Formats: sequence, structure tokens, C-alpha cells
Amino acid sequence: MPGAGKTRFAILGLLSWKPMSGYDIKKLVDVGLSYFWSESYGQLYPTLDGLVREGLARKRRGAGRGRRSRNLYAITPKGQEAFVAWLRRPSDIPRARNEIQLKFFLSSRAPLAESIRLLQEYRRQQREVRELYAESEAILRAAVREGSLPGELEEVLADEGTDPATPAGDRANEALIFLLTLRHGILAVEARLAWCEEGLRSLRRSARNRKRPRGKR
Amino acid sequence: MPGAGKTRFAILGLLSWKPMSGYDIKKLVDVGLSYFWSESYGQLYPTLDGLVREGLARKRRGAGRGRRSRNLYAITPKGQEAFVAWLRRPSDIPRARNEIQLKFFLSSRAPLAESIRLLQEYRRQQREVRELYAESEAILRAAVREGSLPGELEEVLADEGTDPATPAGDRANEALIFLLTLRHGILAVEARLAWCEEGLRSLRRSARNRKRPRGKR
DNA sequence: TCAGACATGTAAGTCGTTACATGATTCA
DNA sequence: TGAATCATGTAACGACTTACATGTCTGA
Repeated sequence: MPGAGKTRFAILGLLSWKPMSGYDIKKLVDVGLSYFWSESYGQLYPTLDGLVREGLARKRRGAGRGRRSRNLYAITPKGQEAFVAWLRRPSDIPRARNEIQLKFFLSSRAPLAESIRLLQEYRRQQREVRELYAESEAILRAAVREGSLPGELEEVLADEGTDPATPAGDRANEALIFLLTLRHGILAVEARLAWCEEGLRSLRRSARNRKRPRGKR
Repeated sequence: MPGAGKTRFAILGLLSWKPMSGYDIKKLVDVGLSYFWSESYGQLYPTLDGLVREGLARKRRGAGRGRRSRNLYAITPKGQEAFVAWLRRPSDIPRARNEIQLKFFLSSRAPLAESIRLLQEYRRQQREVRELYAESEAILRAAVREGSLPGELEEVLADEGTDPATPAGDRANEALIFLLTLRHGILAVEARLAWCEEGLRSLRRSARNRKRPRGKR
């Protein structure tokens, strides 16, 4: 009984697209889902075995000899059911543990300059993230206009395995949802950057007021 | 060697305010820091012992008999140093693992209605969070105007332990930084809600286009 | 020919939570 | 008197990461 963890269903969900090997899944997550998900091999392979033992997936030995032979995993009807049931279960609120926020809060008794430095570091970090997102968004918007999937995803998903009967409208939908997922990240980053500006303004105003505390009551 | 984990420094940072017991720290985190941090007893007490073993904190047996006697932990100069050094170390980018985002992404091959439902669930959840934040913000803004700390924090921090020599300006600063920390949460929630609206608009437009796919190319 | 991608897996360790055990004190 | 809160701790588990071990195939 390997837990009711999220990794199980993340994998199951990806297998519901098409049969894949552990290596494929890792690639797909790293390349396409990295903005909101991650998996390590140490989780991946044991979990795949677990899915097979529970009858949620089937393992098929692919071509190739020795270590080079890919194991293809396919979702079973039972697995499909379990996946949909999970989709419909309420999601837990992610428990918050944000290091930068913690540091900023704990800096309240340090010199103001320390808090300002933390804010600037955060801003620098988030600006970099925004750049990454912006590039992805440009690629994706183009894909949405064409109703296709973008290059990297295409590679992993679209070659041999995809059902050719999938209507173009469905492909467009997939791209749209991928785009929206990315938009979530972008709006979040922009909110964080707006917060940095607000914070820097507040702290600098506070610093000025303390240098010449004129109208004090 | 109990890891270079974040819990150690979170605790150290709180002890840098004033000596506290494990129970105090848990209360303080639950009541005042819950928007961006959490600690469990299972981490707390062993970590406190670890800090003492490393000479970063000192344990002092308080009044009371048997199990009721509080253990007060105070930071040492070495601990203070370690804390400040941590504050200045670059923070790691939190690795992303967002269940709702994952579900939304994986819903791309389900009926559109499923994606819309997920978005609505997310919106409902985030609206509740926004209410909580709004209440806290009102209390905090009042406290900032007065240059004091708000009730709950006052309780844990301000009674006997606080240095009476702390200038009023410093108290105002602490309240301001607390307020800014909260603002981070608020801006984040509002960004998520804005995303929900954007997403719902997009998906509904997409649904309409597929019912009567008139101007197709 | 050999670096680098392909491919699978395991062992050990970190980090954290939940649930429980224990007992004192307060107050309705 | 007995429920709630104060207070400290531990045991067991769960989720995940890192680092390693092993071997194959491809292409410059």
C-alpha cells in the first residue's frame, strides 16, 4: 500500500494520454510541467511498479536488449477510473512554507537595510522567472493559434502514440489549457513583483520618516 | 548533524526576539505566521535539543513541577551569528508542486466541463482565503497606525520579555514588516482569483466556438 | 573511440506529519 | 469532578531527493 500520494495520480494522468516509459515521463515533467510539478527517478520507478501491482497500469517490455530496453507502461481501465475519481476529489490547500517570506518576516528586528536587501534579492529572482515564462508563453500562443501542441510536448506526446482520430478542436483545447496553466505562473510572478515594489516603497518611506521624525503626534 | 534545514533557522529567528518554550513557538507560528510557515511538535522539540547541543541556544528549566515545567530556550551569541548568516545566504527557489494546477493540466483531455469545474473549485477556495486575509489586514493596519503590534502577537511577544528600551519607531517597523508579509499573501490570492476569471472566460469562449464552428479558417 | 544521451533501478538519508503517551493545572 | 488547556516528548510512518550503480547505443 504505497500511500494515496499525488505522484501516483500525476503518473496515472500522464499515462492516460498515451503509454510511456519512466524515462519518458521524467522528460515530459522536466520539460513541460516544471512550472508546477516535479518528479525524481527515486519516486518514479517504484511508483510505476506499485501501479502495476495494483492493476492500475500494465507493463510491457519494449524492444532493445539489456538495460537499453524501454519498459512501456499503459493505463488500464481500472487506472483510468481511479484517475478520474482523483480529479474529482477536492484538492487540499497546499500548506505554506515560503523561505523568503520567513526571512523577510524574521528580518523585522534587523536594520531596515537588511529587509530592503531581501526584497531586492526576491525581485531579482522573480524577474528571472518572468523571463522564462515570457518565452514559453510566446511559443504557446503561436501553438494555440494553430490549434497544435508546441515542439517539446509534440516530441514526447504526438509522434507515434497519438490517436489520429483526435479532432483538431481537441488539440486546440489541450494547447489552451496548457497556456492557461502557464498564465497562472505568470500572474503569480507579476503579483510577487508588484509586491516587491510596494514593499520597497513602504520601507523607504519608513526609513525617511525615522531620519527626520517631524510631525510625530 | 541534524541537517541544515529551514526549521532550525526559523526557530533561531524567533528565539532572537525573546526566550521562548517549544509550546510558545508553536503557538506563535500557528497564530501569527500560519500564512507562510508551519511547524509540528515532532520537528520542534528535537530541533530545539539539536540547537542546544550545537551551542546555538541554551535551555533553562522554568518554574513548575513535573510535566508542567516550561523549558525556556534562549539564543546564544553563536546562535545569533548563525541566524544572521542564514538571513544573508541566498534563498532557494521553492520547488513547485501545486496539486490544483496539476489537476487542471491533466484535465485537458477530459470534457471541458471538468476543467471548468476545477477552476470554480479553485476560485471558491481562494475566495475563502481572501476573506481570512482581509480580516487580518484590517487589524494590522490599525496596529501600524499606532506603531504597536496587534493583539495575538502582543500576547506571545510583548509581555514580560520585551526590552522596554525598544524605541517606538522599532515597534512600528516590526508591525510594518508583518503587514507587508501579509500583503504578499493578499496579492498572491488576488492574482489567483484574477487567473480564475481569465480562465473561465477562455474556456467558455472555447466551448461556444466548438458548438458552432462557423468562421473556421 | 569515447562522450553523452538513453534507460532502469536502489540505498540512504532528509524532512516533515500524525498519532499517541504522559501528566499538571485551571476553571466551570 | 472532569473537560480543556498547558506542556513535553516519542514512534511510526510517508513523501521525496541525492547519489550511486549498471549498462547500451549513437554520432562526432
